[in-house]
Amino acid sequence: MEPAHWPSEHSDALRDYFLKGLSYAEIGRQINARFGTAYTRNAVVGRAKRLGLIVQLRMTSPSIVPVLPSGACLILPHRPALLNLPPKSAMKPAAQVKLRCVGVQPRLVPLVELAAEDCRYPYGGDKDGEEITFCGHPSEPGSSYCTPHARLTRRAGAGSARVSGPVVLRLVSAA
DNA sequence: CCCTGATTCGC
DNA sequence: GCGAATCAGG
Repeated sequence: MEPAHWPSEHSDALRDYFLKGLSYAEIGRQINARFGTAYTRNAVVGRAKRLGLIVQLRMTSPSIVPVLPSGACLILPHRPALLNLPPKSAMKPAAQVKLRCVGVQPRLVPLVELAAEDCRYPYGGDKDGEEITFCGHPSEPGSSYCTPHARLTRRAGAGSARVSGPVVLRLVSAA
């Protein structure tokens, strides 16, 4: 691999998503989908930390607290506006998982024709201003996605190690 | 069971 | 510096 370091684009995307409040796993999926990379959430969190985005509270010894000696620090001169980061785990939506191959034939239903029970897995969203269409397959009850897409959003590689299992090939004696 | 965040450790 | 492995919590 040529770049052992993250391209600025990736880091920028990472920052954007991070500041946007997406979870690490989602950030990873977003970046992977957009750039065709394969970052894991570990990679994302690791990069984010090294990048300086993650601010960890330093738990110092209970006795020696670096806090100001006297109670001088009571009045805050000014409130640093609200550059606020909403608590990371406070939000969840807005995270559309990009698409990749899933082995299904999307009906590519336009938004206007999308039924309530149709799978809302977006197609064409990562391209350009092209109309976004959707998978349109019957989605599972309680989910916005059909079975294959719902699974795709969770774990891509899970199916890899899924070879041995319930399905056992039966050898049929050929005449 | 699934998911997530966060740290550690080897490369 | 990178990311997988690992730990820990929901």
